[in-house]
Formats: sequence, structure tokens, C-alpha cells
Amino acid sequence: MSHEEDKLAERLTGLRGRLSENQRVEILSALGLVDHYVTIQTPIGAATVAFNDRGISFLRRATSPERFAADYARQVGRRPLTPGGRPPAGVLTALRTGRTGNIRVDLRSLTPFQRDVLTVTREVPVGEVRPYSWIAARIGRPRAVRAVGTALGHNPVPLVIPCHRVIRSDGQPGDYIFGPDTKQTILHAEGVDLDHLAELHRRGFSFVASESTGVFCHPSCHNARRISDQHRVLLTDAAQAAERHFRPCRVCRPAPVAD
DNA sequence: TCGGTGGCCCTTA
DNA sequence: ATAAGGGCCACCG
Repeated sequence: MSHEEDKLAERLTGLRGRLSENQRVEILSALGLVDHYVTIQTPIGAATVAFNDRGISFLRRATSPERFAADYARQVGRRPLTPGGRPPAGVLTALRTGRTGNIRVDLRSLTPFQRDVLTVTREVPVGEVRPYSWIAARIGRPRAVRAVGTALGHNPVPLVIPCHRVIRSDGQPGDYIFGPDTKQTILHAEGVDLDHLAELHRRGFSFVASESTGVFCHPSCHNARRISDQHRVLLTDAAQAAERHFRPCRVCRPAPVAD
């Protein structure tokens, strides 16, 4: 988070009294130094979102303004927060469909590592999931698996950035800001069959391949789901895929591609 | 098959 | 600055 911006915001806040409240908010707003917040409907019920000119900065289940402000201050910072205003266009629809990839977000308050994690997480489409270890590999830190989980736990904009689509490699949902049950519920609504994924894992399989296309995928990849029974092959790991000359799917990237 | 366990690595107090 | 701990994971018995 920019220290300069924080100091500027503080100084402007200090002008209370000399400027009218409206003038003050107007200035801060124009500088992107104040967030507005409103309550909206989401697939998991009412939520409060904070936003500014850069995009959405924070989302939580709707509780009270005080509680929201406290959580916001703790996670986003001391930027002023004021009720009202219009959230970025298309947010409601995006949240309803789960296609949130184009919604603008403000991740200024995060560390580069956290930003990397969340940026890659945005690539997971509706109806699909990826393991924590996949995110770690994608950001070039294959062993930072646990740190990825921690970073996702600090996702300031759940639902908008679909951290619920990142699950454990054994097919269990893993933890979630709104609890594992909610995570499971959302995934089910999005069309993910967690039981099937857990079953595959139990039998030792991580990937699905097609003998007609020669491509292997994560089991939840939409390409994998179209493989016909006669062409479908289950794989234990990337090494086995290589042995059998399957190449990784370019959509779900089941393994780092050597090119 | 499942629970325990050490390794890993980023963040925070 | 340093140590503890977390939305994990692979391995072991």
C-alpha cells in the first residue's frame, strides 16, 4: 500500500472543519483516496462492497456499518470510508453468473506475493477448480503451497476473485473466508462435482487425458468433461502423462509446459 | 484408508 | 528482527 497516499489522505482528513464534509469527500474521491460502500445481493446473500475509481477494494457479508468499517480498516487500511455511490458497472451480473474476470479490483493494500496469488486465481473459470499447489506453481513458487492458502485467506474481495475455486488436491474443499460449507455450496451451484474429484484422488488419479486429442487436463477442466468414454484415460501424475506422450491442456495447464 | 507429521514459505506480532 | 503459525501436501505406518 502506498504510504504517500495514506499520508495525503490523513492530511485531507485533518482539514475537517475548514472544508465542508462534502468538499472533503469530493477531493479525496477524485484522488482515489476514499472508498464508498454499498450493500448488494450475491449468490450467498447480502454483501457489503467497498469501491473507488480503481475498482472494488473489499467485500464482506453484510453485517453492520461499524463491523464493516472495522474489518476494512484492519485489512485495507485507514483510507476513509463513506456510504453511498454506485459500484462499478456489471458487478451484480458478474457475481450472479460467476464470470467476474473483467470486474476491476483495487489490490493496492496487498503484498506482491498476495497479488500474484489472487491474479492467477482469477483465471479459474466458473465450474472448475484448481489445487492450491497449482496456484503455487503458476506464480513460480512451487513450494509456497501453504503460503498460497494464507494469501487466499486474505483475499479482500471474495466472490469477485474466486478463491472458492481453489481447493485441496485430495478433492476436499479446504478452508474458506465464509467457511468450508459455504465454499462447497458455491462450488456445487457452479457445477463442480467435488465428490467425483475426491473419488478420483482416492483412486490415485490426478489428471484426465483424451486418446483422440492427446491432451491431458485437470479433471474439472471443461475440455476434460467433453472427452468421450472410449477415449478417456486416467493418469496418476504428469510423469505418466509424459510417458504416454500426452501434452498439457493449454486452458487448464495441468503441468508447466516445456516450450 | 486415514491420521499424524515434518517440510515449506510468507506474513505478522 | 525473529519466531510462530497458517484456507497445504506428500509420505508413513
